[in-house]
Amino acid sequence: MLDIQLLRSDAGHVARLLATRGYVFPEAEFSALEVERKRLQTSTQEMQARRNAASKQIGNAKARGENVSPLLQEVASLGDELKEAEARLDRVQDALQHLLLQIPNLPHSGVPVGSGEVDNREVRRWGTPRSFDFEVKDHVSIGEGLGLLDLQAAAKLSGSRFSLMKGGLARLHRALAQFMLDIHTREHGYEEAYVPYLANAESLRGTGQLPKFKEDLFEVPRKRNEPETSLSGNSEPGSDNDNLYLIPTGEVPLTNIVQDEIVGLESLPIRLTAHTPCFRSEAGSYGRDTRGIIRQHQFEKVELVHIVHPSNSYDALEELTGHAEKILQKLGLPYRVMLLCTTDMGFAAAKTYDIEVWLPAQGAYREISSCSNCEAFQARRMRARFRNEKGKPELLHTLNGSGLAVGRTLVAILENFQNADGGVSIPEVLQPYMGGLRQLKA
RNA sequence: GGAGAGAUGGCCGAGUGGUCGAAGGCGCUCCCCUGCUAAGGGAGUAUAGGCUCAAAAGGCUUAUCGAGGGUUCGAAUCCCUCUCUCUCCGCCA
Repeated sequence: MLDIQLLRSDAGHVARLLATRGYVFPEAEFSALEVERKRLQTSTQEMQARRNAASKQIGNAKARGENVSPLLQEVASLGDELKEAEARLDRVQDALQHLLLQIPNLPHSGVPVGSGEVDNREVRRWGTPRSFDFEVKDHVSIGEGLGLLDLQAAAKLSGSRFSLMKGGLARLHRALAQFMLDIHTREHGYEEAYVPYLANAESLRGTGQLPKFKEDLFEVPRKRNEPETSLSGNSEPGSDNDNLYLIPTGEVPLTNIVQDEIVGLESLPIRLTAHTPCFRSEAGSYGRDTRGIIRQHQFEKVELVHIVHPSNSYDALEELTGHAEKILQKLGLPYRVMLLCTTDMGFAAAKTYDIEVWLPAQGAYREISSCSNCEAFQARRMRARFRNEKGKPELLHTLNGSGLAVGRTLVAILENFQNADGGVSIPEVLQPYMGGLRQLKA
């Protein structure tokens, strides 16, 4: 969420910045609502002040044993009028809030202005893609060839975009998550967390998935033992249901830990990591990556979250990105780091680095991690603050990144370390997690 | 699933219709005293808004005592609904 003060004082500037992201800020609607809000708020509060003063008088008069009926008459008419004014103000505030929740974050000044993927800027590259003296297979052929990947069975169980792995492949998948967690906790100073995989609407709103990207989430209805009172008045437009949502990323629970908190300066920075499943309905990407396990409804990720003092957040972004890169380096997987342009960034991000791993079968670098500084955008939504040097509450900055997406890392290993005989070599750092196994063989 | 108790400021905790944004304590900040330390004395210390002001300071004002609704001129306090926490029983990985 953007600072409403900024919108009030400099809507034009904000609109121009948002335009670079391809977002059209409804300036006219906003200012109309603001005018209305100001009018209603002033008059409503004036009425409230009058009522409060009168009530105080009545109290005093009663204490002195005086007759209060003339005073009562004075305020008698105020009630209904006030109630209606309050209701109208509420509606306008809700509309403003709704509008505000739809607006993406402002891009940081260092972010290249662009109109799509082609305008992302390569920042650096690590490793050299291996040259093969045999025809490379993609991860599906490799996995199925080994008899360890069964997408048909997954489709039977659940549908498309699910996967079933067995034997050494399933173990390699598990090994990867363990390896990543160990590196981040032992070498990068993260605290490991175990978190809920279902989150409420408030949390999803905090990190920015709701209300705008509801269709990308799996919503889990709560069983209610209420009879057929579906017309109960609590379904007003502004209010949220109490359904739960399968988390689309570990960012949601990890970041929302500071929701509605004022943390002490001494506890910063907070660095958390967790291995979680992620669930995405992938609405709107029906044609993309239909083959294989690149894009799934369910996948595993090791998430990195930093919660920091605003003055450090861009240093933290560099560090966090470096932590994710370290995993690829240790695994020996070639990658490049891309600075995303304005239109390619996620809703909540002010600046994002994507890490893309080399996939030989595609002959391309593919996203395996996305590291973002959200500045105060999420913190404002979830009222996450710290007590600053002067003892005043101030919004935190939040960052998140994948360190890494486990399924895609598995794909990269299969493809980059495949052998002519159809087997796959296991990276040295993972061998201890595989009981010393050095290869997956048919 | 059954029975009961509770939710108040950074923390603990008092408060059953008016002068309560809220006693008291802890913590924290500033000041004083004490030739060190310890102790002591005083003052201050919630959050989010609105209006005013060129801005800062200040002033005026609104809301907030788990959440939402209701009663009332007036609600932390009374009523209703919900959420969460704790205790006991049952069930369960």
